Amino acid sequence: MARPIEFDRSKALNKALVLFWRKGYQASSMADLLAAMGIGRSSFYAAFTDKRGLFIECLDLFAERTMELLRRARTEMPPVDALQHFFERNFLGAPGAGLVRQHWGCMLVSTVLEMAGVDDELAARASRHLSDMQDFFQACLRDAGAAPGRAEELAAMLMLFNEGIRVSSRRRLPERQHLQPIVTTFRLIRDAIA
Amino acid sequence: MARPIEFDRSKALNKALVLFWRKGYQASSMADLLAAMGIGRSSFYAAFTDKRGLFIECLDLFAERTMELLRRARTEMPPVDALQHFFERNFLGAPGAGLVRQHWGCMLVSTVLEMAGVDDELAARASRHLSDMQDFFQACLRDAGAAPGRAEELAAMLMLFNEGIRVSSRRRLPERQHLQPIVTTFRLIRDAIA
DNA sequence: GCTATTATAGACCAATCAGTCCAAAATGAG
DNA sequence: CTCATTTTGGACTGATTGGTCTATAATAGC
Repeated sequence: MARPIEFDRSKALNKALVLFWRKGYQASSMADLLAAMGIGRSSFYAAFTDKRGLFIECLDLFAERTMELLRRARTEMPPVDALQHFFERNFLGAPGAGLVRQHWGCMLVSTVLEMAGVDDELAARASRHLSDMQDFFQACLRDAGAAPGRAEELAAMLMLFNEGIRVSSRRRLPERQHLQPIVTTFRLIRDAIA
Repeated sequence: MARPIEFDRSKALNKALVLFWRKGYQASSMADLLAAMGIGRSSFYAAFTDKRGLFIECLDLFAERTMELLRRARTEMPPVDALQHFFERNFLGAPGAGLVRQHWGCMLVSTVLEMAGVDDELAARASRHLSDMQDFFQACLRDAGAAPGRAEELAAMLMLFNEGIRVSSRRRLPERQHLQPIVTTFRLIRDAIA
């Protein structure tokens, strides 16, 4: 056989994920991606289908890791605490599931926003992942004792909130401006359930 | 003098605003813009500096109209009603200030999201407009009797919602999924103030 | 109707985009 | 060391980007 030491595909995928997460699909040029992944053009097209295919892989990977983060939090603390923990971590840059969350918000959200009307298939895929997350929110709220209807509307509100975070995290605001609305919102939610 | 009948600049500006609003800055190519505005390239560069300059004009115009919408609602109804009215209108497509709001969310929000890290000057400009809006939210909440600290944190929460709406409005969800979280949120806000 | 003036349409340009291809480099087998 | 095999860098392509420029068309003054 020839060169057995090819580049680490999953590591390169991770690098690409981070770039897409930070800059979005359109603003991440192939040149940027290759530089970030540390590989050449030929290697790229040997390992992945194309830019769009790579993006889909990253999108699904991000969704899977996010759900894993939620599931884990759910097993470690009471349901509403788990949700609040999840949201706060989105800002604090704590590591989770091998993924360091920084001030970039949710990649699914940014994809919906960027690709709707440009590549509707990608937007729909991200939107589906978001719906999965919302279902999880709803289940947590029901576990916390909310009535079914109440859990549904609070989950919808939380998703709107999640969507806002992506935007907010891109504004250069003092840390307090980011965290405070989360605390406020969860205080209101707890009051609404109790 | 020569041809006195040049094209209607402000009408063309409006057309451009709508396109930028719907598709964002990067996805609106010059060809798209010219077609939407109904003018040729030369006319464009005679009337505007360039694509970026046009975008800045549209951005500021959008912010001004949005603030006008808020101010008018504030004079016509109680402060919290005015805020809720503003948010609900963002989805229902009612006309306001010569501007028909459709399911596109807030252009300031999408600009922050799209341009942060790509053109930080544009992102910062949009972010400043958003801060103005947030100040207005806060003033309304204080008028409604909220304590200063409470008004501040609820305004921050509302802004996060405003940011989320842009995303939500781009997902193909049933109308109810859009409106319900707004109603829910305002019920919580009214409870928190009372 | 003629001319000076000005807005316009569209050819054109350099830069950049994602994606292809080939020659060269690197390796394991013998 | 040599050769077959495969990855690799980077030149190249065609399409598209925003922006410029020129030749034409349209008008007002006379």
